[in-house]
Amino acid sequence: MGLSPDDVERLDSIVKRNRPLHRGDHLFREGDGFRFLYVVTTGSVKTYTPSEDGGEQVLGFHLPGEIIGLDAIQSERHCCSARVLETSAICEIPFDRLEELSSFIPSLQHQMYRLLSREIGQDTEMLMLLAKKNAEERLATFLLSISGRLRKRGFSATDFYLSMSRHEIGNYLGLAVETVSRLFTRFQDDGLLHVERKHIQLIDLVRLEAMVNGTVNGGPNHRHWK
Amino acid sequence: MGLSPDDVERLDSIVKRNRPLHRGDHLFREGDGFRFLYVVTTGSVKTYTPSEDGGEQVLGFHLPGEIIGLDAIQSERHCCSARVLETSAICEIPFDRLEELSSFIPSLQHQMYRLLSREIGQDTEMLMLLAKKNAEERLATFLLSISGRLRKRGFSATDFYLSMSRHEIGNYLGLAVETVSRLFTRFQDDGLLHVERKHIQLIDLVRLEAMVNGTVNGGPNHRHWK
DNA sequence: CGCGGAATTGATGTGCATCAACTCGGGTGG
DNA sequence: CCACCCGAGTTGATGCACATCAATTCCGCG
Repeated sequence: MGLSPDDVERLDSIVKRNRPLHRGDHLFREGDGFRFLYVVTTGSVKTYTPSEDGGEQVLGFHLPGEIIGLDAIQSERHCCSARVLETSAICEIPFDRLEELSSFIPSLQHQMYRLLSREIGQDTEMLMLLAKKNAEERLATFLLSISGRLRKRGFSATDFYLSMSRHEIGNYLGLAVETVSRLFTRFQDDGLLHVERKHIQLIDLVRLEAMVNGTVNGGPNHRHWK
Repeated sequence: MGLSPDDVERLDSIVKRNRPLHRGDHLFREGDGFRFLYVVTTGSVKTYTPSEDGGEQVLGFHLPGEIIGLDAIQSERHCCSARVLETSAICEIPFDRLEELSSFIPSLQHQMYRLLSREIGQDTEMLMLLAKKNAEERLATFLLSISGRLRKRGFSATDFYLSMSRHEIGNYLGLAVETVSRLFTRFQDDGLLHVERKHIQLIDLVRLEAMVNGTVNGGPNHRHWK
């Protein structure tokens, strides 16, 4: 990423590797003071904002190589909770050290700006999904997102296990559990994928891609503003 | 914001004030190269992602004091378009100069990180709105958001003009124009506000606040996960 | 004065939430 | 090792919030 070997070493020296965490463990909770950014090494994490009555809004799922906590910089306090979905290895990066280091290493500073900016872009994607896509487009988008992120990390893009529950998927996508369940069976019936519990095998990536763009049957769908 | 007078001057020296822009003018379009951040001085701007067939998704409305373009840092290219809604004054800040400056002024770098992080937090708010709120909660949230942002800038929080059309409001909130229109009349009938075309007067802020939290009639609404 | 886009209002349709019943699998304790 | 249980997932029936369609009305502007 444009850092000299020396710089990489300096950056590396402030990163702390922790022992593995297990399903249900919290990285942090809403309201906790902000000191570290976290990077998923292996496993997966979900971030969410809990509400008093036990309900929650799932904000995202984080796979290996992805970073968690950027939203807490401004208030010095975490505004969501993070819980690991399966046995996972997570690195801690003390933000004050990172900030200091980025003053001395312009290319690191640049990377930080890009990282934060990318996060904004991703949120925008999600916003479009929730504002304009129907249930089937949402699930297709979700599956292809997971697929692409796994592929980038060298995992199979077409054969993987979902570490989160149907309930969590539905919550994340703004859908009811039952709708998610029905869509999985429908997608399977249509030959788009094979699903057995948490094990997913994507079969027809092309048609899934077409779905994401809301162009099933080769035309824009009924919503005039698309 | 924690900068010395000297630093403020240095920052000020790279900011360029432009002549006023008029309704319909573009600050930039999707795909344009990224060189500047923009700050609204007076007036208002909307950002949106256009789609081939003339449709669009409105991403946000930007009032005086607010910054535009942070999402373009990562790709060096704007991934949305920005168009002014009314005669507006906009400042340009060359990002490369700002980045350079922030290397020398740690507190400026810190502000930049906070600014980017805040943008992420705001997107998260919007995400919650679209995933979990019903039409009436969405419009109430929108109106209170505008209200609060105007108040922070010294304008009236209860009496203002909306520079955007009902169509744009609906698009932004993920609702049909007709729904927005119906809600305005309903809110007025319920004594929450007075509306006459683009002129809005908020009357019962307390009840509007209650609506935002989904606690109309003093209880959580029907959705079990709230 | 008359045109056209924006806004309102009403009637109708539908996608998905909700409610309810059932199945499945995995973990626990006897 | 099996019986039981309980949460997760599936499937079906029903309802409703909001989109869509359609018809006016209401300005702003030439």
